Amino acid sequence: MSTLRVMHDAGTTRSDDAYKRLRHAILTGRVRPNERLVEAELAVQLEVSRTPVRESLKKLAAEGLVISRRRGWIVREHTGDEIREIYEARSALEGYCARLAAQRGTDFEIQKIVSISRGEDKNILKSLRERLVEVNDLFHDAIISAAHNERLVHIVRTNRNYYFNFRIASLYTDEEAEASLAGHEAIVCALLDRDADRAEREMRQHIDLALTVILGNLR
Amino acid sequence: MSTLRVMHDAGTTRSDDAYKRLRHAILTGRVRPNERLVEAELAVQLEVSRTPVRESLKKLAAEGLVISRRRGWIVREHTGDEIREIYEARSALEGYCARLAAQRGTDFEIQKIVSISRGEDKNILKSLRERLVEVNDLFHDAIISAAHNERLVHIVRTNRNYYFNFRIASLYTDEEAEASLAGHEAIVCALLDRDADRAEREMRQHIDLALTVILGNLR
DNA sequence: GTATTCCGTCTTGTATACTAATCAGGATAC
DNA sequence: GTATCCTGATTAGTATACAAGACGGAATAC
Repeated sequence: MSTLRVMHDAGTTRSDDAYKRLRHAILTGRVRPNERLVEAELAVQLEVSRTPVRESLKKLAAEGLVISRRRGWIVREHTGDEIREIYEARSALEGYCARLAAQRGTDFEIQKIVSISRGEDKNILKSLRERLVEVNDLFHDAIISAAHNERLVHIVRTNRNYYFNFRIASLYTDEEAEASLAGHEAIVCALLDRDADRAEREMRQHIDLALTVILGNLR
Repeated sequence: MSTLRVMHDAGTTRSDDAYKRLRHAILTGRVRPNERLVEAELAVQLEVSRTPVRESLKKLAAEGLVISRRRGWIVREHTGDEIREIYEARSALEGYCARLAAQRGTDFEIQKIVSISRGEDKNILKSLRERLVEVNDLFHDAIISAAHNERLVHIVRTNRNYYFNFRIASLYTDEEAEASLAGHEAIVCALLDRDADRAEREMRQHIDLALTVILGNLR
C-alpha cells in the first residue's frame, strides 16, 4: 500500500483526475443511467481513496449528473423532459451571450468566430457530420468568450452537458447537419452586423433546432 | 474531545450546517472580502472537523464566493465588474424564466405571482423599502417556479447572490423602490396577457434597473 | 398469514493522521 | 548589496479509521 504514485501530471490533483475520469465514464455511457455508485467501490476502481471520490461525486451532483440517495449515489437518467430543460437553459444563457458578443465583442473576437464557423484553414476533407461536432463546440465557446462575462462562461461550462455531443453526430441526418451549419452562418452574419437582437434570436433558434433534432431522433 | 454533539436538527448534516453558517458569514460581511480563510481555523470556529469545512469551501468556490489559492482560501471581492456580471446572468436566466412563465405557467401560478406583487393579504403597514426586499424574493421565486424548468431553478438558485439583498434596502431611495415595484407590475401585466416577449423584456429591464441602482449608490 | 420488532450489514458522514507542496526568511556566495 | 540556496513552518491534499443512520430480512407475536 505504502507508495503513493507521484502526482500524475503537472498540477493535477487526484481529485481533479478522479472527477474527470468519472465524468467521462458517465458522459460516454460507460456507467449507465440509474446505475448505483458506491464510494468505496469507485475508490478502488479509480485507485484513490474515498476522499477525492466524494469530492468528485459532490461536484457531479451539482452539475446534475448524479444524485445522492440516502445510501449510495445513482447516475441520473436524462429523460426527454430533462433534455428539454437543458436546452432551454442553453437558449437562455447562450442566446444572451450572443447578444452581448454582438454588443461588445472585439472585432478580433468576431473574426475568430467567423473563421471557426466558415471552417477556414482546416478539416475541409471531413464529412459534414464530423465537422459539425468539432466546429460546434469551438463556435459556441468562442461566442461565450466574446460576451466578456466570466460568470456566464462559468455557468455555461458547468451546466453544459456533453453527453449528447458524444453521440450527436449519429443523430443528425445530412440535411439536419446542413441546417445546423446554416444556423451558424445566420448567427455570424448578425454578429458581423452587430445586431444584438438578431444574434440572440438566431442563437436561440439554432439551439432549439438542435433540441428538436435530438428529441426527434433519440429513443 | 470524545463526545460528538448529536445531529443538530432533523436531517441536517454538519456539512450543510457549516456551509450555511460560513455562507451567511460571508454574505453578511462578517468575514470580509479578501480575508484569508484557513481550513483548520474554520474547523475550530465552526466546531466541526476539516472534512465538512472543506466540502463547504468547495461549494462556496463553485458559487464564486470564495476562491482557492495555492495555500489557503480567500473571500472573493465583488468588484463593480463582477456585480455587472451577476446581474447580466440574472437578466439572461430570469428573463427567460419570465418568458416561459408567460407561455406555460398555470393560471394558478400566475395568480400567485399577481398576489405577491400586489401585496394582497399582508404587510400593508410596512414601509416601501421594507416591502421591497421581502416581496422581491418571493416574486422572483414564483416566476422562476412558473417556468417549469427545474434546471433553470437550480442554476438561478446556486448563482443568485444574496449579498446585496442584505443591504439592498438601504441602497434604494423611495423613488427607486417605487420604480422597482412598478417594474413588478409591468411584468405581472405581461404575464396576465400571456405576452412572452413583453414579459421577458420587462423582467430584463427590471433587473437592469436594479443593477443601475446598486452600482450608482454603492460606494 | 400478517405485522412488528430486532439485529446485522452496508454505506455515507466525520474526525484525524499523514504527505507533500508552498512560502517566508535567513544564511551563504559572489 | 544582490542573488541564490537552504530550511523550517504552514497548509491543502489524501488516506483511513470510526460513528451512526438506513435498509433488509429473519424472528417473533398475535
